[in-house]
Amino acid sequence: MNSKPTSAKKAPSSRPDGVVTLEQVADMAGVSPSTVSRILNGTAAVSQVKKDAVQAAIRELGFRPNPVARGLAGGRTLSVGVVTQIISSPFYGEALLGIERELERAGYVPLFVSGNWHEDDERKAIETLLSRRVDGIIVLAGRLADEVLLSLTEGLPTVVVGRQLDRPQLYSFSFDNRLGARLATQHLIDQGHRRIAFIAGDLVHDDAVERQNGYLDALAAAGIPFDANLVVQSDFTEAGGMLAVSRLLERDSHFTALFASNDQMAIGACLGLHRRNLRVPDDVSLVGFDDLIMARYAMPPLTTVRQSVYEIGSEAATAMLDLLRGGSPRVQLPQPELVVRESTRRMAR
Amino acid sequence: MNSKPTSAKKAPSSRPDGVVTLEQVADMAGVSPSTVSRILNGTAAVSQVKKDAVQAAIRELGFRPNPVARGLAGGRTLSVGVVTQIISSPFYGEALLGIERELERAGYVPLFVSGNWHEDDERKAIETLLSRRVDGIIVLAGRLADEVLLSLTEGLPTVVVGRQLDRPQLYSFSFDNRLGARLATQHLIDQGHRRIAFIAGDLVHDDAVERQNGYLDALAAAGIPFDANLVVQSDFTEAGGMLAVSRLLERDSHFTALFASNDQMAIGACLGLHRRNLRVPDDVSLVGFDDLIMARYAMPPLTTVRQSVYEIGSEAATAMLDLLRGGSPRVQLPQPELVVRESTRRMAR
DNA sequence: CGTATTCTTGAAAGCGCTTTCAGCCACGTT
DNA sequence: AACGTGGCTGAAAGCGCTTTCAAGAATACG
Repeated sequence: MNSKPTSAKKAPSSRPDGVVTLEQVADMAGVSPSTVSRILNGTAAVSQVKKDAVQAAIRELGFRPNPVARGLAGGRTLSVGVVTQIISSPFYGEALLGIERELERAGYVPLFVSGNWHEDDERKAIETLLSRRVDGIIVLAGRLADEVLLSLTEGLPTVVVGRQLDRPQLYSFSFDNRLGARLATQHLIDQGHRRIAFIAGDLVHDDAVERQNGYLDALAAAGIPFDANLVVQSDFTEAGGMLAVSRLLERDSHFTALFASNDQMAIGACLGLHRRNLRVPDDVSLVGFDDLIMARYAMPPLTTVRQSVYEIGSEAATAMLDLLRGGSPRVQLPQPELVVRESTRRMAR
Repeated sequence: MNSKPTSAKKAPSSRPDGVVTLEQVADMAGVSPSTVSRILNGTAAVSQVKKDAVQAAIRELGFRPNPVARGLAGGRTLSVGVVTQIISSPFYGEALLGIERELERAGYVPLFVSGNWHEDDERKAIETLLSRRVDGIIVLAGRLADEVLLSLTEGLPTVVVGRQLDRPQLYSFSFDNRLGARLATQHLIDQGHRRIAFIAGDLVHDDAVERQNGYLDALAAAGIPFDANLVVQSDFTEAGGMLAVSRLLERDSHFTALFASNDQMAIGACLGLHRRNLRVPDDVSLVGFDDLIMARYAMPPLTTVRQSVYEIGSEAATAMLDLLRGGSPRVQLPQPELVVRESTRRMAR
């Protein structure tokens, strides 16, 4: 009624497929596409009158900006890549949830890709993300060499969880695995155990190494000599934990307690012990690490070290958002905490 | 050496950011961008000579097509949206893995979004996917009303798992939950149990309803009268399973066996029973459903109904790819199968 | 009241790729 | 020898949005 159309050269009115474009909004509001874009992105001052008109048009038309076009034009895709090892693992699942929730609040979408614990897959995964022009990448552990990881993600905002790296636009943080493992082992020692077996994770991971260090720390602090016979390496899975127990038992190493580097291996170990007629905690005290939901519902409920995986995920996402905004992230992860349940007990004697 | 550049009007040579574009490839190969595109997509016949030249240029330059631009221009984004309930659940994790693996082989990337068991979130999730212009959507169960789901995904290739819907460009399939549940219950009956409690899942889901039907079927077939006191409804989580047991026990319903609609609830139930000093399987035989990894490592290892969640995921992805290619999918899911482990035993008497 | 600034705003040029639309050429036909 | 064919190929027009660039409007200053 008020804006007389000077030239009706093209009225994109409604497209056959019913998709509403920014141009239509501009038309309806009687402004130029540039103005609509500016309002959408807040990239420049726009008079209140037009702002209102545009907002109204947007609402009326049910307009939703096309992220694909946005990505092409602006170079931003509002998506961030997340490299996990196995998306199906209960551990990663929790973290992904934290990431998803946090990113969503800022309008970003996560792109999950699996590295499958395999260096090649992991590289490919990152390349996929790059070609998809993600705005940033979050890497959860992984076994890619530091240099490779750094060069691959060069120039891209990157958050790395589980190892310490340094580079502009890169933020890394880790949970205090060493302290956590120390706590776990300490608990066993406090219960009177001296022969404490340890199932290490895949030592390619800093996490695994640090947990082993924590185990060693506690032993040393208590003056218990290290016995290589009590340590086996495994792969962080239930099956691996079960296997590890077999190997331990074959060695005849007479342990009264067992600390597994993560809950999944602890659960597997528990079954392994059961198979050999060893009861938890009567014959062997067992401690895990992570405090996944499964720990709470294990039989017996598993004593473990709590690390809020969900929180690790959400913190990683927060850090990424900070990076994206040009700020410098600073995450504060909760300290490790021992959760005593029923898989450990004072040593019978 | 052979192709003399007629006009050197613009040589995009190397961009500052090192990104290689299709145009550069065309330049180097001495052909037009159209030709490169055609070779990339196989959309038209191209002489072998040029094909080779282009392939060489692509390799030399390390060119990777930009999916964002592709999406804008061609309307295809090579991404398919996946609506799950909770990405962190062990159940969905498996399915997502199957989906991811399968899609990857075809160059597609999955976009996972969570519905959080919430109708609104689920709608929003789908809208997010739509605005991201995914080429198709896979919906895993969900509580969105059929009509809403249908209208939301109208015109888009859609695969729905866990309910039966009909529409062009839509394919749906379900696992035979009813038969699975019948098998589980039957097993208990075969073991001499007559008072078999049942923990139903969230009855909003067809899956949950069907499993309940299977339970009822088996009872009826064995001539065991249905006792409402033996049935409680829960939510498919461990905590829910534990709670369900409490309620069952409060009712004083004297059951000797318990069939939980999924493994997670079974695990929770197991702990609940333990808390009341009821042993599995000595006092109560327990059967789950799904055969998640956790079932194998539960204590005692859980008798359950195998449904290959991974396979459900990969089949869903395959169906989607079929749809995308314009074909009509036809998935063949394995039949449910009872996996007898150690949580059930013949009734003592 | 004229000129220098600062604000708003629209036109237009892409972002990197796909896809008509013709044009060109080598054949095969009467 | 004239005229269709069909096969390849390049030019050019977008896809929907962002972002210069510069012009016009509004405000400031002397």
